[in-house]
Amino acid sequence: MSASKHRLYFLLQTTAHRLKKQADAALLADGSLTTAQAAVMGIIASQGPVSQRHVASVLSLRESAMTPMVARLVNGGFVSKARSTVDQRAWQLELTEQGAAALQTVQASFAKVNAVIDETLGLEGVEDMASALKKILSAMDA
Amino acid sequence: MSASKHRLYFLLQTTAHRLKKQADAALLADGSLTTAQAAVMGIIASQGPVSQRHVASVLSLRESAMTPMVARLVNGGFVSKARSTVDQRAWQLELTEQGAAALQTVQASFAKVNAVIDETLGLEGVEDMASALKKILSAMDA
DNA sequence: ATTAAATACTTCAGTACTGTAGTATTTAAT
DNA sequence: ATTAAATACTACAGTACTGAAGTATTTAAT
Repeated sequence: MSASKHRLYFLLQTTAHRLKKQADAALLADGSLTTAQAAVMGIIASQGPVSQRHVASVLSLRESAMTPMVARLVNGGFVSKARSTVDQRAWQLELTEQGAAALQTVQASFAKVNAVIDETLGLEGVEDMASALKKILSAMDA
Repeated sequence: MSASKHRLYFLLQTTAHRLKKQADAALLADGSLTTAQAAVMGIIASQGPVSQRHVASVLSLRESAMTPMVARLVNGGFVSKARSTVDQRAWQLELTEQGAAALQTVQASFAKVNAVIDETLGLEGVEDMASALKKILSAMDA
């Protein structure tokens, strides 16, 4: 049983890695974003002007990971970075027009990878897996 | 439906990342290995003297990732690296005594993280998740 | 008003991966 | 025996994370 547990952790890491690799290849072919960049930009797109801290928090990342990530996005012309008017320490991140367009393109590419999961597991299987993953996440928060 | 699919991919990545972070913290506290190093050493331990190519293949990694990884393990005294007698291109990787001991220590630390999964999902839930993940992996191989 | 604590971000060293382009060795083909 | 293809690994630039230590700025406490 301890062996099966070990295998599940390992299996989860391997599956996540393989899927990420596949998604990165699909995204890079169409748009010019990586999956990590798309994740950051998705948050900026849906939650209006946000701070780096907010993005880091949503993605369970450290602030130190955001500095070079945002720098790459700003450098690529996908994101604009302006000082917050209410808090001089914080940045206000927003998508540029180019960024919004790139995210749109990339979201279509994502569907290809998602289709693999969907066709393999079926609608019910997807729901079951989602609820199981959410359980693990909330268990770790406690 | 497309949104739910996107969420599952995202959920899987987040869960994998959070679990890895937790496992790394647990491992680093007791032993002196990372989860990635433990994964490599686990293969070397169970499959005798192996080449870098073999390890890369089992973990779905590139050979180019193995060079610095093995270098770190050799540098730490966990793994020995000798030219294969049958193929002068290949290395023969083996655990040192220190490496075997470190892996043993670390495997106990792994149990803590595995326990979180096990207690959260239950035995049946673990089996269901494992078979679902295996399905996704084999779908990607085809 | 001054000080202390908290917050938002930066910097840097280290780990770990990809992908492209090499070198050296082995195997197969003629 | 020579050449071509395949194999095992290395080198390097780029992406992406952690964790520790530091700089501003804001908030709270006295």
